[in-house]
Amino acid sequence: MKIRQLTFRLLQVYADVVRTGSITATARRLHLTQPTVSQQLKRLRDIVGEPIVRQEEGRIVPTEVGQALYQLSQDLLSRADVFSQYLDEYNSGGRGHFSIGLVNTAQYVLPRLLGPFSQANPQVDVTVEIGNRQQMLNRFERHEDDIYIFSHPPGDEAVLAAPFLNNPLVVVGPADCRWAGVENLTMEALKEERFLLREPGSATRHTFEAWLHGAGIELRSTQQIASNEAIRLAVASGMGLAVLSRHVVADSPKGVQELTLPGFPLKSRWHFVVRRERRLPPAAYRFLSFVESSLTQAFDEPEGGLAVAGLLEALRDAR
Amino acid sequence: MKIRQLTFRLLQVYADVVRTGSITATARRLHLTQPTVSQQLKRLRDIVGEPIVRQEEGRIVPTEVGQALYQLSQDLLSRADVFSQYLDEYNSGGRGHFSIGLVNTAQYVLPRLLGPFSQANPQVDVTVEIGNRQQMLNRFERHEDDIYIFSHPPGDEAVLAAPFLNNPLVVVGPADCRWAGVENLTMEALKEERFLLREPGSATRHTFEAWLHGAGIELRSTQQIASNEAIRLAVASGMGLAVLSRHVVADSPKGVQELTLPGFPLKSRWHFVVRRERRLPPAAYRFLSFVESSLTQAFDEPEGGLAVAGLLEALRDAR
DNA sequence: TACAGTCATAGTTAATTATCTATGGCAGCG
DNA sequence: CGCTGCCATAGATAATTAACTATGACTGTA
Repeated sequence: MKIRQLTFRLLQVYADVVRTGSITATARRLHLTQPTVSQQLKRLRDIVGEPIVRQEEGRIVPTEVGQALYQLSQDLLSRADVFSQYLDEYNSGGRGHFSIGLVNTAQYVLPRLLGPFSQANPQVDVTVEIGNRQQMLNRFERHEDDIYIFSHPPGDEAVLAAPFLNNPLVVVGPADCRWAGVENLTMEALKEERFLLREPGSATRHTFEAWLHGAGIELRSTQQIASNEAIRLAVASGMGLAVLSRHVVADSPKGVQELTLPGFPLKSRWHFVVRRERRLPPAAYRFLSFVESSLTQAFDEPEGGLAVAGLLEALRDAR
Repeated sequence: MKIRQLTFRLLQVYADVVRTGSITATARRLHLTQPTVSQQLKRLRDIVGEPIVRQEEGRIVPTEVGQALYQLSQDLLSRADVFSQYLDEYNSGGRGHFSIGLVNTAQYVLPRLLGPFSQANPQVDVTVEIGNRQQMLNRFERHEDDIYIFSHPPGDEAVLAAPFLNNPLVVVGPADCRWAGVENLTMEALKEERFLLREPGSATRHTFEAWLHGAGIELRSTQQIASNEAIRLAVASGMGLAVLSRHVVADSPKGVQELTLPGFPLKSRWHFVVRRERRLPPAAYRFLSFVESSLTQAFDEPEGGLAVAGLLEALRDAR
């Protein structure tokens, strides 16, 4: 069999001829002329190297080889069709894969977006990469993920960023904190306390330090701890105070409490970040659409939804 | 996906590119130039409507869609390959189907040929049609079978016939026949007996009657019975005498015996009969070859094998 | 017998495909 | 920096394919 010349078109035509038992009928159905179909059959026969149909009582019936070829055709065509459907699903974003890179703190908010999305799109498989800010910046540089969530988007030219959620940073102390409920509490008053901080480069730390700098305050004692969760536990056990995303505290408030003081919560926001030139996998696009339309309900932040809508539009244009 | 333009060639090339991870390598392996392969990929991408590969660290790697396409390619190509193997087997005659039409009496000899053949070729499936001479002639006229076995081949121009086995016709009587052992027994002496005959048109009957005619003998009493087996039983029960193929008697001699008399056994032969212009299914051809080479052993009739060899040659030329 | 329907073949044309050569961009390496 | 290797693009060409129209052969049926 000269398989190189075999076309799906030929198989389509052939399958229809076998089904209808008539060349003329097939020609009509496929909007071709009768000789065209005849010739296609002939070509297919040449490819197979064997007669595939014969005329019997006015009908076209497949030979033994033709029978096998018909089954093959059905099989191949239906498999190609499955692929075609897969393609459609893929393009609609209803199926496929994308990866999203998160800065540590954001893992407290992503599940609330990703959970419902995955529920609604079970065929989409999402890789979530988590790391500290520096690690995420590296991944971003290497184009390793489709979407990133940053608190402070990298200043890259090629970046599209849309804030979608407030990320208020609050001061937390242990449950039995002596500062709790103190009137007119200020950071100035707390500067002798030991503060537990994430590593340098962490957005939370950076924001806090920038604020301290602006306020002209210098902390006396700090300790570096690598994860938000570890910090929370350390605070709970009385090792010191910390500035954390309120989402972290809200998520597992056990043993810690938020301290109220002027200037806090520090304002910061989560951003979706994508590369402008990158053609997003449809599934990733669908995720952003999904988030955009569910933001209001999920977080009560209408303006976030709007920014994401803008991002979507910019991406749509880039295609 | 523009499936109409999809070619197996494209899939072959694509699969190889994915395997090697290099366009140049594929070009070398398939004896093409690098731009040719590049262009094939491009065309495939256009057909799919989606990027299927990207360059990553100097290697060509499939995109997500490309992965799926690669699997599809493997799948389709291997299925086509299975079909191709089937074709080869079919052409060798080792697989497939053919039908053979027999005159009743021949069913006593066919199993000895067909049995070993089927054993040796389990993938070949054979339809055996059995009928009296007239029915077989009708089937022959309508081209309903691939091979026929006749005692007297139809006189058709388009016929190829090869005798392959003697079919001696003998006179049989019951086990306690009073003529058994009689010296110088002749048909003349038997003409008052009742003879049990097959229907007119039966080759056995026809041969016998022609011989009677030549000998100027007229039987006094005949009775028509539709099957050889029924005749044998009737003879055994003393209803009369009969002329039967010795094969019939040899096969189940219970209750009957052959009578020896001059001129007998009448000489007749089984012939394979095929239509000259008909392209024989390879399996049928293989069957004839098989028979040809096993005839000597099976029946001790070398000259039959030779005639079949001639038939095979004529068929081989007709292809 | 004439007619209608079906298929095959021949001949034609436009489009598409399969290839090639030539060339240019880009990345990695000595 | 200048190679070398790899890929993409452009341009050219021969071959193949997909179609069509016209026509003839065959087969039932009115």
